Amino acid sequence: MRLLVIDGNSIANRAFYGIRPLSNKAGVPTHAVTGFMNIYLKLQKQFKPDAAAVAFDVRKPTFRAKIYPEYKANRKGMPDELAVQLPYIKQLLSALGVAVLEQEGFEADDILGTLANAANASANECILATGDRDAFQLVNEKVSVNLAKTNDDTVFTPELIRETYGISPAQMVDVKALMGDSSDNIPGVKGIGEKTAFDLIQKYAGIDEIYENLDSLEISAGVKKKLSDGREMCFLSRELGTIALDVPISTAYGDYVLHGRDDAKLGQILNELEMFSFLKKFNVTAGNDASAVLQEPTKAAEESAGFISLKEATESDTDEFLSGDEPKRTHDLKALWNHAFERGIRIKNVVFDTVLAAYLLGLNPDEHTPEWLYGKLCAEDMTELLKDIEIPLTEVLVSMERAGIELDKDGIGAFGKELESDIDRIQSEIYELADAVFNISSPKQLGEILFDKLMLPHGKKTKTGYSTNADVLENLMDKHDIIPLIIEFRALTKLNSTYVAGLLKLVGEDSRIHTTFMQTITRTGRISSVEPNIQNIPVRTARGRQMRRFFRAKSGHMLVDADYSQIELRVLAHISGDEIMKQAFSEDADIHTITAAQVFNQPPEWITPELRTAAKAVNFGIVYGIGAFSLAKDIDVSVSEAKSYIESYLAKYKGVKTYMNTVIAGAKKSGGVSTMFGRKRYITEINSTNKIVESAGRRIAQNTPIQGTAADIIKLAMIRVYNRIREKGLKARLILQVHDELIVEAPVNEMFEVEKLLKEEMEAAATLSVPLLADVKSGKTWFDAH
DNA sequence: CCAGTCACG
DNA sequence: ACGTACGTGACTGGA
Repeated sequence: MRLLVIDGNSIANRAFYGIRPLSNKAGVPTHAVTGFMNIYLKLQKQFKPDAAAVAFDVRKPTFRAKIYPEYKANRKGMPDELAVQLPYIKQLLSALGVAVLEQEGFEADDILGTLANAANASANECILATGDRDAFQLVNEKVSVNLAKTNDDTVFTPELIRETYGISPAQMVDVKALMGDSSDNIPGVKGIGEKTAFDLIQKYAGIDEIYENLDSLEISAGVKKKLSDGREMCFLSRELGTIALDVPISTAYGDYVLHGRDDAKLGQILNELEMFSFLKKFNVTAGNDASAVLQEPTKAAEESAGFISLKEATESDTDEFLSGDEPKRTHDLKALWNHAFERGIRIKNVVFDTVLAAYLLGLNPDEHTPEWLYGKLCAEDMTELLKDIEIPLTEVLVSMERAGIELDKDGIGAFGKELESDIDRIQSEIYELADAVFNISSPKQLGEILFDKLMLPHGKKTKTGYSTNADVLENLMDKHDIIPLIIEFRALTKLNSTYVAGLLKLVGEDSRIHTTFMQTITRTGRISSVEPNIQNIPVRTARGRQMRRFFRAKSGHMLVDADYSQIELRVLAHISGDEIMKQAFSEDADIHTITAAQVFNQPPEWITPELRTAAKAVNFGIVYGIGAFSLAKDIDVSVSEAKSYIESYLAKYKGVKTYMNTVIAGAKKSGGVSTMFGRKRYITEINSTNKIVESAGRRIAQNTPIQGTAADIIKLAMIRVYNRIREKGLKARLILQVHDELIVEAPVNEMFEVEKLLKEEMEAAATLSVPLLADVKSGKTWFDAH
């Protein structure tokens, strides 16, 4: 029999912090429940257990606190938002027929241990699911651990633990005894960290062996002293870290066989929590849920009264309705527009779309009723964003997709042939130099050749072996003649497989490429592009840039290309109100030169190209939420130099500094940030107690208003350009968008008019405290027009 | 299906 | 001591 035992607290905790906050109409938070159920279903699917149990901690002192009062003393209690969800999780599990186990004086871990132990010397098998690596000590031939993430199926067996950590499962607790565990306040041996702890256990097997032979061990005097001083704490820590195997619960697996499901109860809870997608998944009907009806009408519900009476537009509607003036709501506007284009009609007066609204709210469109979405959208003040930007944009995107862009199939084919012959040649040279035939495209095999066979100095390692990325290779440039060849091999095979072969696969009967623009993917409000991704066609290297010669205007037409100049920095100047930066843009000065002048304290005319390049990197870094380490790596200066650049940048651009502090403080307070046009991004990371996660949150908070406002502006520009082309009855068509760049295919005789129109509409799309500037150029191909 | 890598703004 | 800039998508190798 196979028993699945879940550490309920650990998984609930992961679910709580792992997904963005959700709540039902009544304001009950539901994301921990949602995440927990997702993980539970995934575990069911993965392991197909015969029996299951979920263990929870009891909030009372455990036996560990009795022997060491400081145990877990540094733990803050669980947040209320999580605590209120636990009863729902337990009820749902009961309704699903899963046993819920709690035992005073013990932790969930100990229940896992007890049930795992019961598998030994039986024909049974036990799968433990927890977020906590402590459970590794329980692993053996009968017991395995799954770290229970929705997207990670790794099963920790004794072999895998040995492979990963170089020690046996049973030795894990001795490592902990040495290094301690700050999250549980287990002291360990003062001064011994993870690395030393693993080294010692790998070498000497366990702490008993270490202390028995302490005097004769071949280790440094310092470590020896630390061990000797920490002896008592070490053995205490082992006791604290050892999971109990004797919790007084039933260890008969038969008692945990999944029993029948209580559909009525399941339906009632899921309905109350408004977890409608699970109702569907469990195939439970919502039934007549009295609690939902009896709920007090919320503000959102009142506001949406008018909304509910709106007529729904679907593909089966008549053309007269879709193109009529009546206000209507849709459930997937993009699909409806595709339908409309097929039928040659235009949809008029769409006032709401569930998919777009859910995107703006950061919600899954399948999980929420439209009424609620509408109320929430009002509450979050994003109805204008929906009505003025996202809804009108959908028509533009569908029109662009259907227009597509012509691809020169023969040209690209010939280019591919050249690449292939160069690749063949370089491949042979690499084999020659390596004195081996291997798959150069395999990072694993390449790593073995470079670092084991050729003995080149290796840098960082990845989980799976040596890192062989561009950075690493760049640093090895002078160490071996094979390196430049590998770099070139990578560049050429990338071009050939992703761009030549990849694009040829997608050319239509009409000799054109029709990308799909995704309107509801990115967290910042940008559009993305798939099949193919038209937004990452090479441009930065000379040879890659040749690809753009194959994207061409059809016969008798030209491509008119316009891109915003420095839109993100202009947005930053505007929203930060920084006087120096605003002045630079008002004078149409070169912003990187001005920045260099500021940072390096020299007049602009003295700025060398090198200094300008460094300043440009700092400008980028500021937009991304800079760190000295990364900047140093980027421009190849010392970390302390990079740090001084950033400091002097913020000292000169005082407004930017103030803005960055303000936006972070605001994000911490409200849990998110907004763009100029009210687009919001929720940032759960920002209040994390984990420093690394929190700093990631800070960077997101710094970057999103800038990237997102720029995205809003170009979306407005697209709508303006599209409408103006229509109104003028031009044959020209907007066909591509690459974040800050728009491309129109225009008949030759419309070229000048379109150039003028593009520039005007892009520059007038938003009014900032600095000018918006677009550079326009036309050509037969994308290469020539850009 | 994931990790590694690399293309773009 | 850690881990290292924001946002994307496609391809390859290897489990």
